[in-house]
Amino acid sequence: MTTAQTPADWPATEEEARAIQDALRARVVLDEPGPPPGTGHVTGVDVAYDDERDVVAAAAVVLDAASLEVVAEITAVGRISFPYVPGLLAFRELPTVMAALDALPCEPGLVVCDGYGLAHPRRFGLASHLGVLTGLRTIGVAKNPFTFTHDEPAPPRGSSTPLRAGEEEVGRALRTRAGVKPVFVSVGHRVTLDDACAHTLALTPRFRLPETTRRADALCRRALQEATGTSAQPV
DNA sequence: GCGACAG
DNA sequence: ATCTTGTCGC
Repeated sequence: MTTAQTPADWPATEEEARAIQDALRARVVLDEPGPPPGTGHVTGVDVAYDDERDVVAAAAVVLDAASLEVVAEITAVGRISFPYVPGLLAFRELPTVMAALDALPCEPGLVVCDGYGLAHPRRFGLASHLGVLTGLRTIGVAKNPFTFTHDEPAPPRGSSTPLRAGEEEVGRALRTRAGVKPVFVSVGHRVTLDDACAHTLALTPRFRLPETTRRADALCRRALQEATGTSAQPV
């Protein structure tokens, strides 16, 4: 476990946060071809909160993309750096997530985030933001469509429909299990939408959510319990 | 102006 | 995200 450090220039207001998004958005790299799904490492990141104690715990779990076996995992705890505001999730989650990624003993490969990338009101969601700040390849896989619209994908696993903001396609509603509610995939940094969907399917052989986010979710909850339930407290 | 709204 | 028991099903 490591301790998260909130950047000194972290925004204190929503206005500052939006200005930062507008400034960083231009650095996103779209449509970069990458290694095929099932190759190298795939890393899941997630965060759990205890608003009462002002504690946040993040986890990063590296999987072998072919076997989906855990290669490495790490956690980081810190203090909550921003309130939850729809559209500004990155400012709440990234400091601790980046502390965890920094402490990883190996290359994370593709990073799978719990939330959105391009499918964001300002086209700069959590996954895009993490990608620009780290240079890593990232995608976002969310459980809800946020404010976007989409048609229901056909029942079979692998079916998808565009996630739309007006006429613009910002992501895809992708069915990872036959007849089950789809997940909402969008591009973060240095990945194409087709690859983002292919990677998501490769990570969901059995459950609706990617193995990466399932592993990271379980781990950060455990870390929060240990940081909160016992005597341990972040500085 | 009011509600909705990733996690 | 989080508050929360048992229960149905693979």
